[in-house]
Amino acid sequence: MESEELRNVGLKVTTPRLKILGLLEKATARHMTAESIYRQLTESGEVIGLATVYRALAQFEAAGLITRHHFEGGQTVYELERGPHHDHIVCVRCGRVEEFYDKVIEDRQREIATKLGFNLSDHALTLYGECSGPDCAGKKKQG
Amino acid sequence: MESEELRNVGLKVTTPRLKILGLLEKATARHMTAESIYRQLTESGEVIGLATVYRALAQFEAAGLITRHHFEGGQTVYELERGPHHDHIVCVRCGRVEEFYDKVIEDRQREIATKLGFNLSDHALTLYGECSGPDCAGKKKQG
DNA sequence: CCGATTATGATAATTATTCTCACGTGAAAA
DNA sequence: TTTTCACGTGAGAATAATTATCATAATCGG
Repeated sequence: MESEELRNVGLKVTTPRLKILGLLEKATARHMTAESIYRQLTESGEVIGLATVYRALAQFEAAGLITRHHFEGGQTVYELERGPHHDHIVCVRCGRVEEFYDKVIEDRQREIATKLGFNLSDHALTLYGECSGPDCAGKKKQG
Repeated sequence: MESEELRNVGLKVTTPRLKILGLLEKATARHMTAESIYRQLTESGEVIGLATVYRALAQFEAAGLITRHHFEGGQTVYELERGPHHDHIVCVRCGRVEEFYDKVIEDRQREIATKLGFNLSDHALTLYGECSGPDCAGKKKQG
């Protein structure tokens, strides 16, 4: 359960935290902004402060429960850290986000870092392009 | 000359634009923020508005003269688009930025995009780690 | 050199995020 | 259970980065 997750990382189990984690858990929204989380909760009747959302997200990230991404031309988005690591490809036209994992690239990154004298701790790889999804062609960035 | 560059991309040749381009041209500052450009120009006696710096940078980027990067935990930085494409590795301790190019990764990205049905137009790859530079060990993020 | 167009500097406005603070709540201990 | 109190919370102020506004000024084709 979500309460477990919170306890495991040393965070008190509170209503706002559970609500936010619960929202991120719904597969319907793999990548959400602080704003959209706040909006969805508020619209479904919850009373929560935007600051609380930001606070919780920062804590979740520090605890490794979620990951933060900053895609071009958009706000910062958060996603649950579930399953294996992956990178993203974003459609510059409709905003759709797909995930992928490529071992060749991952290995290569480590080699490069080593060669340059860095101890690799993280990386951010995002591809941008136009997708061929059925809803894409005319669609705008999202609202 | 810099005036040429501006004319070539259809921008009027103005003093602020020349100054900014000139600053970026100096190899001493491969990656600069809008703020640092503004500060350096102001400190060397120029009279320029911060808004003008942002405007010029946006235009230069649109024209392909410069590239914009948004590294974790820092402001947006700009660099001259000179020479071949490259990606970055950033030291999370001292903020030093190194550049690298890896054909294997580049090729792989294109293949991945194609496989996922995207027409790749751009990508952002940044590695993060701790460097072993002589000035690093104790140094802080930069001031 | 002139005038229409575009750029500029100063500053107000916006946007995203963080801080402040009085009050509320979770959970360890009694 | 109740108590206790460190920690969490909501509301709104504060900050930081960036963008818009607007009156003035500079560019450049004719």
